Amino acid sequence: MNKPPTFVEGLLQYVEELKDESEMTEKQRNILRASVKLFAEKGFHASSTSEIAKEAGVAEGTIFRHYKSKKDILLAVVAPVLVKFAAPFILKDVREIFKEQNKKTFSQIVTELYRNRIDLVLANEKHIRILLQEAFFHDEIREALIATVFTGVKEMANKLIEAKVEVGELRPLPTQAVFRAILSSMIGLVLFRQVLDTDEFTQFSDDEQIALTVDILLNGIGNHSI
Amino acid sequence: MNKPPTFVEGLLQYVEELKDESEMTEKQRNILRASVKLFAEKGFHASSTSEIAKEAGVAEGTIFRHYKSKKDILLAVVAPVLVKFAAPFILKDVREIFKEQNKKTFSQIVTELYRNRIDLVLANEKHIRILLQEAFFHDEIREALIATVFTGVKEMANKLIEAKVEVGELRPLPTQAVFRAILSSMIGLVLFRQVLDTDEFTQFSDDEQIALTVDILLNGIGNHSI
DNA sequence: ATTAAAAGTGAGTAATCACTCGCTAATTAA
DNA sequence: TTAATTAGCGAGTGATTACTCACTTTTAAT
Repeated sequence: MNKPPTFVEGLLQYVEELKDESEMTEKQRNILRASVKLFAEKGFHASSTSEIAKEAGVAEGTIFRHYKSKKDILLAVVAPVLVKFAAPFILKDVREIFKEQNKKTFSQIVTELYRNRIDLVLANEKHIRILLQEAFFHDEIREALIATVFTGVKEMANKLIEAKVEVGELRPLPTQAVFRAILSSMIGLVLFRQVLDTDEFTQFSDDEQIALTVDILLNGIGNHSI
Repeated sequence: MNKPPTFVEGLLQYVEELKDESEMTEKQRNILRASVKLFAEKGFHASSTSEIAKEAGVAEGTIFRHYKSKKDILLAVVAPVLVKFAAPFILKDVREIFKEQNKKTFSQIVTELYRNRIDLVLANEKHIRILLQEAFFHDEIREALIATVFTGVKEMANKLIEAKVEVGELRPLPTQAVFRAILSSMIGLVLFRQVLDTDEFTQFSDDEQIALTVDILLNGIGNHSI
């Protein structure tokens, strides 16, 4: 059976053809900007093309000059974020963090990783909102998200974990459980920061929160001084 | 200024009037069942009332006999889950777990809590999907979700944490950071279980995963035996 | 300056949307 | 049994949907 190209494969090809923002017309940029705003606020299906046109200050026909369907706009919005997470030239940040792993302690590496990922989320807040929303419904996007963000990082992380276990810096726990702990802390960090900005949380700076999180990740919340 | 009742207040009143499933007609139950299915699969806005009618084997007019608008169906679907999380008679489970806290170790309490919450998610998977999806868009639902799930549990958790710190079972960390760590681990646990069921993950049973998670939460992943 | 291609327009399209209404069928109260 | 209420129906409502197309304007190449 000759499977059609997966969404991920299609995505990579699609991104190749993706226009750089600089070679877009003013109006096309407006369309994208308006779409991001509306999709993030009300969701993809609740946003109509007429609304997008109005928000962008453009005739409705112009939208379809650049994007052959509404779903195409979604892809144009979502794809860059996906590659920002995954594409080598951005994942380079991560790779670099992991790279000199024998020169750095695990806590240093994780601290850098958290800082880096929080910045990435902050810089792409609305896009990531849209990405997560649509990942709920569209299997394609969810699979792409998992394949890029998740599987990509997992490989590297697992190597790091196993190396650090051998050196004796980490306890010999199942790698998968350690990976999950690292990711959970990161997700919690971002989640609390973004959606639950209560007084208790904002009393600490980002860097303090990260430091606390890494401390707990490594040492736990239990008291062992007895 | 005389503020209108908040969504949460409205919700509680609304739930009072909520029909018990047993006193619904066959057709009404079908409408709800069909709505849950479609909302979970494609999202609220992408599901039309005509689809719901067809899926439920009912005339479209019948839907509006029972629910005065489409959004009303969403509320009828979502509200019960919200109260399952929050309503005293269900939060009782949690309360009970926390209750005999001086007789139990922290790790026992958290283990029970995780087990209990995982079961709740498993038993209401689709509904929770819908709840989370719509929490993205509707401020009302998000606020209700935070107010019930989050704020309710936080009070109890904070007391427990502070008590256990005093006893010397937990390290004297900022309560907020400890709370976040507990919640992050729980979210990670459910998230990995539900959306990332890879081979590596499913090689352990639920209870083993919980045990690992609690171990890491308390003792960290760092090696202190040196 | 000429020409071809690309960008932009907005009225128009069929389909679908949430919802209504006048009706019949079934259930309940008296 | 009768009267009154509720449940169920489905054709019909205007509004809105994503999208098209014949047309004009702008840009770029020769």
